[in-house]
Amino acid sequence: MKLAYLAKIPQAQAALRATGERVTEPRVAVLATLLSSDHAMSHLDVAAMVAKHHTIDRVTVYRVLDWLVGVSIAHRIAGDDRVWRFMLNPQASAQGAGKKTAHHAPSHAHAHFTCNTCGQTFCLDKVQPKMNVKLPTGFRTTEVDLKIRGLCAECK
Amino acid sequence: MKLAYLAKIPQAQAALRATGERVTEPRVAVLATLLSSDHAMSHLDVAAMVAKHHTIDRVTVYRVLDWLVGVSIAHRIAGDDRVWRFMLNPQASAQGAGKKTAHHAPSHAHAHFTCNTCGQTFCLDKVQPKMNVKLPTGFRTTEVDLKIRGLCAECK
DNA sequence: AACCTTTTTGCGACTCAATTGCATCTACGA
DNA sequence: TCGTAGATGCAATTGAGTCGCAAAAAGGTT
Ligand SMILES: [Mn+2]
Ligand SMILES: [Mn+2]
Ligand SMILES: [Zn+2]
Ligand SMILES: [Zn+2]
Repeated sequence: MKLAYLAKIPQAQAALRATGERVTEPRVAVLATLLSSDHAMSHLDVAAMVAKHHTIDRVTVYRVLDWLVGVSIAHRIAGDDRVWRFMLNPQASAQGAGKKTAHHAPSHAHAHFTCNTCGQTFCLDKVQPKMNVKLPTGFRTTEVDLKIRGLCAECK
Repeated sequence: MKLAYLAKIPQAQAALRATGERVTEPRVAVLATLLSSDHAMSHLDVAAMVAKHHTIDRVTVYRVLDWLVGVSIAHRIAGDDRVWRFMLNPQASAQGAGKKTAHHAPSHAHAHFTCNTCGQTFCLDKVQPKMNVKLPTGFRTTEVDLKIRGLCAECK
């Protein structure tokens, strides 16, 4: 919880400018929101936060979120409640974020933790799922997702 | 693909009787369907298969599927398309399947593989995600989910 | 600064998996 | 055979996410 939306706006603008793509109010607002959170946020979470300072359509929030994933600034995490949650990629603010990639960021190889009690989802950037899994013959891996459920530090 | 729905009906009935719960036509039909599949099936997959032999409401199929998860005969797998897929637990036919558990079957500790091309989801019962993951202080694990995406043997 | 072209946004309608409420039916123990 | 807890059918509803299109920027150019 590093609640500091307003303070994150300049950083958001800089990161967006670095992509070479258009810097718009909805993009700044959504990115600043993600920058202010230490855990993954659903579309609804983001929209609610953004609504405190702007009037932005929910469809636009959906599209901005998808766009942020496309330009490798954020990644999306599937929840057990059929809701996507979004979080910044590890070094999103520092690096210039490469061009659009098909899916996840290439550097996105960390685990996710969801607390059974508070429902919050975190990225465990330290936990590299170095799976030396033996797949059946003929199977080829392109991506690995590790999801851990349990109790977070707050809720234990 | 071991397509043999009718042949699985006695086995389904036996497994259901073993739970001590009520043995109904929808339950037999849905379980026989799952028994006849080597890969995870969506609600729609199951309903379509069942419809060839019975007239069962789609809501009932939803409820039976949930019930099968509850009594630890099957487990559900979240897809990237926001659709649940269901598959029998490893030894569902042999064991007497314990009482209702809160979530996944306790013995459910295997990985899932989804093919990017054909979309089929398989359970990799051989792949035990023996994660020696280091969680942040205070975090406690209750469940680990490993999802692998790639190309299956058929599609490669 | 006015202009042009390309994106992006707002809004309404829509999709579709899954859920809910409720009346009716049924599996199965007594 | 009966009684009843539990299961089913049906219609309505929820809710995340998507689509089409016209109006509104963003940002480069003159
Ligand atoms: Mn992550
Ligand atoms: Mn499985
Ligand atoms: Zn928690
Ligand atoms: Zn395949």
